[in-house]
Formats: sequence, structure tokens, C-alpha cells
Amino acid sequence: MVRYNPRDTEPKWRAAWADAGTFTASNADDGRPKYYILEMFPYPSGRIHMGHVRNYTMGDVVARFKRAQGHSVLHPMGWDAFGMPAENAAMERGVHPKGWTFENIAAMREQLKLLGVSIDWSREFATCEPAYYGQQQRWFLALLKRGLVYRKEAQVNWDPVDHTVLANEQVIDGRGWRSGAVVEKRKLTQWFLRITDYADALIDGLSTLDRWPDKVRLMQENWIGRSTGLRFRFGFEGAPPVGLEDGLEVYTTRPDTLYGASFVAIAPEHPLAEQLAAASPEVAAFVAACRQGGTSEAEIESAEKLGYDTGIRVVHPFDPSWTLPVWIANFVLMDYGTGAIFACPAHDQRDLDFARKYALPVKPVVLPPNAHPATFMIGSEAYTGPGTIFNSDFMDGMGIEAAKAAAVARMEAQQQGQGATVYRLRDWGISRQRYWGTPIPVIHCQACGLVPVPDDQLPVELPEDVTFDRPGNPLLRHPTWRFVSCPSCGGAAERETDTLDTFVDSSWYFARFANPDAPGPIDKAAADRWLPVDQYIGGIEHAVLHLLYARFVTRALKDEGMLSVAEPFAGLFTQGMVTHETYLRRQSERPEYVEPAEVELAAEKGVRVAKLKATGEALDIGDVEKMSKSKKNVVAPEDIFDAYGVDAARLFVMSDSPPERDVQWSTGGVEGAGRFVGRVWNEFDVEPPPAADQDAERSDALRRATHKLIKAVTESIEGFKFNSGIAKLYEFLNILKGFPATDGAVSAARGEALSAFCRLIAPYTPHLAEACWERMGGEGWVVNAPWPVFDPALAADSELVLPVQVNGKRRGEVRAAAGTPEAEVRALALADSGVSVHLAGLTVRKVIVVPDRIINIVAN
RNA sequence: GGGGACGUGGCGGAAUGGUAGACGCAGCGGACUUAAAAUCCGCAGCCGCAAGGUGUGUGGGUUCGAGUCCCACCGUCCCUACCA
Repeated sequence: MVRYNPRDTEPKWRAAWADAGTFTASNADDGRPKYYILEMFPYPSGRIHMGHVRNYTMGDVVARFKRAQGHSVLHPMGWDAFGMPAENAAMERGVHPKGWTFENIAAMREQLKLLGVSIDWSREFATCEPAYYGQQQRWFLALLKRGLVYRKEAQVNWDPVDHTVLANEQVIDGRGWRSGAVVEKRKLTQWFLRITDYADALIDGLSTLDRWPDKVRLMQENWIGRSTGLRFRFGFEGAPPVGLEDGLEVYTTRPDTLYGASFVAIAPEHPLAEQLAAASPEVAAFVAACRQGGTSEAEIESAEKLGYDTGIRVVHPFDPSWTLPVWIANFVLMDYGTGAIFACPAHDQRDLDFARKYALPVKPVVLPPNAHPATFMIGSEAYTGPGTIFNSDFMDGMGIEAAKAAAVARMEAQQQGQGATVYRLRDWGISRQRYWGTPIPVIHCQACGLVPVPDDQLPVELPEDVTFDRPGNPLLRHPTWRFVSCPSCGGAAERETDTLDTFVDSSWYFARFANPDAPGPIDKAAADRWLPVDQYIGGIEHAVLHLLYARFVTRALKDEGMLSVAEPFAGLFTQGMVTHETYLRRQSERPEYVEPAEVELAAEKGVRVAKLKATGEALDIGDVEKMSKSKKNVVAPEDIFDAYGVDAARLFVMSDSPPERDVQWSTGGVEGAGRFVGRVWNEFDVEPPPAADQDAERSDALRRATHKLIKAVTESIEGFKFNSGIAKLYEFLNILKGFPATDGAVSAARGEALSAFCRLIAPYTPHLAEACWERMGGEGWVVNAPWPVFDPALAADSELVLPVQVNGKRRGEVRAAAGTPEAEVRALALADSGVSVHLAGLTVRKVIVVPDRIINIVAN
């Protein structure tokens, strides 16, 4: 017997598939149904990690499965290649972002190819190539023309050391994630995409995505945060402040509680607050103090409500004799609603906290069921539950919803306000003051204003001669790049030096894959053939931003006529992370981690222990954590490929946990997968069995097992339950031992079993499967072989083992042919010796026979 | 504060309301070997010599039958956040 050697076998088959162009997808309709499978494309950080191995293997399993089932499969790969790490490398090591990026891509491409994934590499592109980002500039200008792109002055996080804007995610506890400097709020003119125009469509579209996880749909819905309420204006007592002649506008979702109003509060950034601050140092000091509060979780949790009574009073909209004080309050946000609220402390916790602190009135207007109006009191907790409105004039006695409608109607009749829908979602700020991104293709002209770069001058390419020796945007200090003549008037003008947020790059790449050489952004015919993506796979960390942006851009491009689909991803699967045990040295003051490669694991008295290989020093086995350099629990894919083969790595990472959950990498686990690979090979690496008469009964038994396996494995892939399917494959190999190759009496059924088995493992261990297929004399390659077809007739059991319960506890079992009449089964069950022991002294009250399943005897 | 997910052996986990613990890891025993590794065969929830009992976070409920469905509680993890 020849031992299986992945080192020889695996490269051979990868080369064979590549030479034959096996995975090249055709844009021509060949009659087969199309299937577009896509994993979120990687950022070219330099090396692939186990998370990539898991992600791309998962997609590959589905791709190979669908292909075998007769689909025309598109499975492309690209690179999300713009972004800060390349510039950081440039600043730290003096390399150029472009060179650094393409070197990383080259290295990672080779690693991904090692993984044996069935990628159509002919469609590969990187977002940092002008051929890609130039097309992005083209549709950006189309959206600009449509009015979906605009500029406005916005507050941004400014890193005073790096001289750049930071995304919210890059601000940690108020400091820049790289420089550690305290982040400043600055007002800058920024570019925005009008995603809020699509807020309703993006919420409503979620209901069509029935193959998305509920969790992700819910997260998006919460992120968009649609709420319905009332927007109305308070009139001022006395002369209105300048600019507020029409009144002070507020937004509320609880107009039913208007008679519980206690005060009005405005955000520290509200124009009225700024106006007052300009006139009064006291107000200015208060506003400044509000700004200092941090935005971290702990700070918000403990942040005290701060308020400043402006002395201004407004008139209650339903009672001209009733006036309310206007406060500046730190808990009111300028960028939600109108930046001003009316407060009803009895029924809102924040309002209540504030009212108690500043001794403002608390008047309940919602009476809980079973509470009495004379005795109902508000203590330190606001009442937000259901109830009946009271203390509220015309709304008295109404339910909450009816009262909301009545209040809105009254306000509309008074022409003082109207029902309004408000979103949490903000327009998408896409300006970055960075070099390594898509240049925004616009020219600023003193005479003409903003001028789009003419189509025949696209792409606007990044200059390569830039320096990173100083902080700030290299494009801004480039000696010549930005100085151009105005395309409109020919006068001196300047290019926009902001580049696009990299999330723009990833919000349409799936459409570009349909035809990456298209002369326009999207080849519509090709996109119509492939889109939507039938199955998208990636990390849950993109549940909101990337997936929301991609949905938005798809809808915008559809409205522009470039695409036909409204939703880019029909199916979404979010996979878990790859984790690993950590190992720590004992008796060190702070955690001192040790890399798995330096650790030797053993068992002492049945308990797992870890030792330092070099010295034998005993180590603690720590928590299981996401693989990270800081925890030193990273395992490099290439080391695993070398040691156990690619197929073993693929198999283990798919077998150990359900795909949506974290998988715990372990040496023992991958060794087990490697053992399985070797055992599979041994099963095929045998002499043909001697000719003999076939044993019909045993052959049928093997065929039953084979077809049950086909059903189980097929369903496990369709339902993303890879771990269960792989367990069935392991189980089957154990069953196969009962039908050895030396037994000529089952040779035909065994041949069928091996043929099916080989095709069923092919998505997981494609190299091994090819080798086995070749060994057994299969026609062509297994990669081109059709998926085995399940035959229910061959899978049907002739004789069943039916458990017999007495009062719900298993007491025996009977054997009966499938479909045996109930009366017969009942008689068999009552006659069973194990059962009769437990029936002694009892009277049988009832016998429940579930056909072909179970018998339960009720007795007392 | 709001939302969500999950609690099953030593571990990862399996189980259309129908034999709980498949499959794997770790463990134990055996074969082969001078020996070890590798490989192969076997055992294995827990208590018990056994018969048997007991068992899916806790307590109730529905059902002939509950890991699965319902209610309450406990615990863990994730997301989100002064969003009016």
C-alpha cells in the first residue's frame, strides 16, 4: 500500500485544473442555470490567515458543489487594495504604497492558489488599479449629476498629529488610534453620498432578503433607525430670537405626552445655543464644558446630565397660557431630529433624571392599566409602558396610539407642525484626506465653481511621485498634480485632493466581476447574466457598513440604469472567527504569552498539560481567543499546508464547528483530519476485488448506506451545515470497513459506494478526491463529474428497529418491516421481554404507535 | 438603557416533538514493534460490581412522549447606545 502524499498530489491537480481552465466562467448562456458565489474580497495585508482559509474554503465548497450539480458557476477573486495600512507602511518603512500593495497581492495570490479554491482568476482585479477606480470615478460623476453627491461643512474627527480626518471607528477613547493624540472636532467641507434618500427603500428591501440572517437584517434596520413622530414649532413668549421668528422646532415620537411637558431642551450645538454663547461668556463656558465629555461607553454610562436655563420661555402649543423654560442640555444631540426636544419627565428616563436634578415639574399623563389616577406617582423611574392618557384635555381616555394621532391632527390643523419620519441614518461622508484612495474626479475653478472632470479625461490617476516624510495628505503638497486648467473656462483651477472612502470601492466590485474589462463601469448584459450574487459569504463585522453601502450603491446604479437588480446579494452567510487556545508562562507579572509552535501538549493523569518545548517549563493553558499577534496564538496556514496538506486543513476548518460559530483551531483536530485523508486514500488504494457472485442482501445494505449518505451530504451543503455533513462522511468510512475490498461478493455495490463517496468529499478535499477518482478509474476528473443522485428507493430500510417505551422511558425494541400494520407492531411491542418486565403489575391504558418510528405504552 | 444569540460528556459538537451524546479531539485498554513513533482493533455521559438509577443551566407548564414548544428565573457572549 502506498501512503498518501499530499505534497506530490496536491500541486499536480492544481496545475491540471489551471491548465484546463476548469474554473473559467463563461458570460455566454449555455443553458445551465447560473450561480454566482462570492466571498468578501480580502484586504492585501501581506499574508493570508486562518480566517481567510475558512472563508474561502467555505465558498469553494459551495462553488464546487453547485458546479457538480450542473450550474454555470461564477466564483471570482479580487483585492480591496486601497486604504491606510499601505500609507502607514510608506511612512514607517519608506516603501511606496503601490509597490507594497502589489507585492502583498502577489504573495497572497500564491497562498490562495495553494488552497486549491475554484476561482476564475481571469477576472481578478485590484481596486487600486486605474482601470477599476477610473470606472468608479465615472459612476461617481453620474451620481453627482443625479444629485446624490453633495458637499457640506461637517464636523469631523481631526487628528492633530497625523493631520488627517479619522473615521469614527478610528477614534478610541477620544484619541487617534495611530498617533494617540486627543482628537479634535473640526469643521471641514466634506463630500457626501445621499444615502438617506434611500432610507425607506433600504429598510423595505430588507423584507425581500429572505436568505439573509435575521440578525443582520435587524442590525441594518436598527442602524437606519426609522421612527415616526411629530415635528412642530414652539412659539416664543415675547420677541423671538434672531433667526427663529418661525418658532423653535422640535421632534418627538411621543406627541401623546405633550400635556406632560415640563421643559424644552436644545443641544449645545443648536444655533440658538451658539447665538446665546456668543453673547454670554457664561453660556459659552457651559457649551464648552459639554463638548469635553467623551463618547466612550463608560463615559456615556456615567455622564451626568448637565443643563443651563436660558431664561427664554416658549408657549405650549395646546395651551397659550402655559409657558415652558428652554434649557441647554448636554444629552440632546444636534444631529438627530431638530436638535431640540420637549421633555416629558414622567414618561422618559433621561428627561426624568434631568428634571429631578434641576427640580422641574413631573406630571404623569399615561395611566398604567389597573393604576388609579389619584394615587399613581412617578418616583425615580419613568413609566414607558402601555396605558390610558389622562391629565391631557382632549386626549383624556385615549390609548397611546390614538392620542398620538389626535395630537398630530390637532397640530396639523393649527398649522404648527406635521407628522414626520426621522432616521438615525446619516448621509455617508466619503471624503478622506489621504493619498491611497480613489481621487474624487472634480476640479475647483474660481470662475466656474465645481467642474466634473470630463469623461475623456478619466481616469484621474494618482501621481506616483509622492512623499510620506511629513504628516498630512501627500496629494495636497504635490508640486504639480493638483494644478490644472478648468475644463470649462480654461482658466487656472485646482483638482480636488480628497480621495474616496475605501468602502466606496467595495460597494460595487461584485458587479464589476461580471465583466472586469468592460469599457464602462458595468457591462449591463453581463451583470444581468450573473447578478444578484446568489451566495455571499463574509464576516459579521460587515453586517452594517459594507453591506448597507453595497445595497445603497446597487440601488443608485439601478436608478442610473447601469444595473437591473435592486439588491446585490440574494443570499448572505456570516461565518465565525478562527480561534486558538492561548498559552501563558506562570509567575509572570503581566500575561506573557507563548506561541503554539513552542508548546508541547501532553496528558498527565488524564488531564491536558502544556509545557515549553525547549525547557519543559510548565505553562498555563489560557482562554480560547481569536487568533492575534498580541495573544501569540496565530497559526500560519502555510505551516499547516506543509505539515498536513491543504486538504486536511480545509477539511478540519470546515468540520469542527458549525460555520456561523467560531472554530477552535487545534493541532489534534487537524491531525485527525489528516488521518481521515490517509484512510480515505487507503480505501481506494487497493487491488480490484476478485470476481464473485454478488451477495444481494449485503449489497443492498451498502447501497442503503450510500444513498443515505448522498442525501445527508447534499442537504448539509445546501443548509450550510458542513460540520454535520463531514461527520456523515467520517461515519461512512467506518461503515465501509464492513464491506472490504477483498470481499468480491459486494464488489459492485462497493464500486458504486466509492464513486459516490469520492464525489461527495470532492468539495472539501478536492485534491484527494481527484487522486482517488484516478485510482478507481473514474471517467475524466472528479471535478467534472456530476453530483451523485439520491435514490429514495435504494435508501429505504427494509427492516426497522423500533424503540418501545413504557410511560416515556425506553424499555426495549422490536424489529419490523417498514409499513408493518399498527396492530402487528403493537402486538410485537407488548410481547417484548424487556417491555413485559416493566409492565408487570400495571394495566395498559393506551398504546401509541408512530408508524416506522416508535411505540409508547401508557400504563399505570 | 435597548436589541440579539446561546447554555448538551473532560473539549468541539450531533439530534424533522420520537432510542440524547452521532462524528471528531483528548483519554483508557489491546495488537504490531527490541523499543518508540506511525498504524490498526476495542472501551468510554455520570453513579453503581451488577441489576438498575440518573442525566441536555434552574423552576414550572403543554404532550402518550420535551435538548427541541410555552412561561419565569439564572448565567455567558455579541451588537448598539443620552436617537427624544
